[in-house]
Amino acid sequence: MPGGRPRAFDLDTALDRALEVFWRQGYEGTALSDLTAAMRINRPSLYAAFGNKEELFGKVLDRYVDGPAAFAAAALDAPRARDVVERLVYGAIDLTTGAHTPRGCLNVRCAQACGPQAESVRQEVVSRRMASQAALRRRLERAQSDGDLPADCDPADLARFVMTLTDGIAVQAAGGSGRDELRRVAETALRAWPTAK
Amino acid sequence: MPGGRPRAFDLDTALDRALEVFWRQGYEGTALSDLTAAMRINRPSLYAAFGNKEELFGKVLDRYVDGPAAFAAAALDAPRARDVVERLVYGAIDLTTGAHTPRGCLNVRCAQACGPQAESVRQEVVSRRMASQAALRRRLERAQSDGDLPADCDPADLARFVMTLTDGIAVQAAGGSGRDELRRVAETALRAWPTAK
DNA sequence: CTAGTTTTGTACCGGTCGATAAAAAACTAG
DNA sequence: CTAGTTTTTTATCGACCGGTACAAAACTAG
Repeated sequence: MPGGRPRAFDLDTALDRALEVFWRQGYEGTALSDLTAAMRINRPSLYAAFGNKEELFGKVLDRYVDGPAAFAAAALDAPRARDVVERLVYGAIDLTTGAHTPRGCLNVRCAQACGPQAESVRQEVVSRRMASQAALRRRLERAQSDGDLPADCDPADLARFVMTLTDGIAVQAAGGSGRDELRRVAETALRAWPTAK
Repeated sequence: MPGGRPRAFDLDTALDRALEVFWRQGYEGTALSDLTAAMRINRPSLYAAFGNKEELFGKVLDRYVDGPAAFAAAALDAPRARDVVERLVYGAIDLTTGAHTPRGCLNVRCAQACGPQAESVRQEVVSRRMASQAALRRRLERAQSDGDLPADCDPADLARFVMTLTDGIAVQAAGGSGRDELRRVAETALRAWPTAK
């Protein structure tokens, strides 16, 4: 029945461009004019397609975890706990030091920046981060019950240790540290990973 | 010769209040109205005493390193490299999880958030962070030549490892991790610290 | 063709941003 | 007292913020 004027841009392409801007500039640091310029659409088109700035950001977060950050969920499928952690850490390094993407991590960046206006956005990012950490903890619990991890380890502590490491990697990458430098950091840090005796 | 109307507020008290706001909200997330409200002065007084928002932020950074973050410079005076690193890491935990201060680290927060407007501010924070890391590297080089650190270690890599850890701690603290949890993380991570064989 | 629907482009809204002009107020020197 | 200096107060500036009203444009259905 209805036709209407066809949309002149691709939704996912526009989302990817918005992701790039939020990734580089954070939520508060990104103005609507930055978004419309990068997405090459005008303001009413953005609002019609994505709601408002905060809703657009939520869709960008989804696209981030399904795209550039998809390695994190996939890492949990590795056979051994040590492999899971290595995939997470080295994946974080690759993500945050990519040649064609902004330095650092969208989630880490937006979990930090926060005036009173953006507090709800920050909370959303923080709870997503906590969910990721909990997923890693459950994976490590499973590893422990499989005998893949020593019994005298606390999976919650180890999960937090790994996330602390990847968070630090994201900060360092945003500050200019390069891929090789961070790989040496990871190699050092992973010496702390418990081994079966 | 000159007298003039006496200033009705204390400069350092006002700076401390500005620090508290920038610490919690970041540079971009803090509006002039937030600052004047917290500092309990009006806008022209702020400009007369501190220049503008960016100059005020620079003075706040100085006050941060001389106050809450002073442990970092002091840690370098510890006798052994291991003590230096422990003081840095546990000091970072105490700093970022203080009961009467915002969660997280002012420097880490402001090195992340950055629209185009605040890029110069971010660069300032980033270079200060790099200077801290270089100071730690030099301290570790000294330790190595003193035989306090194995010869097959790279002080630059170890300094970056420690900063990555403290950066991650700051992010975790901002995300809600508590002091005891982060101390267990630190204990785990420091198992990676090289020991003389 | 016309009627109905959706997107586009333009122009604009009130609110807030960082920053300042101007005058009143509070001090010192003489 | 008066003259000179500095800070305070009030009121405001232009620019930009996120968000929208409105009409022209581009499509489908009949």
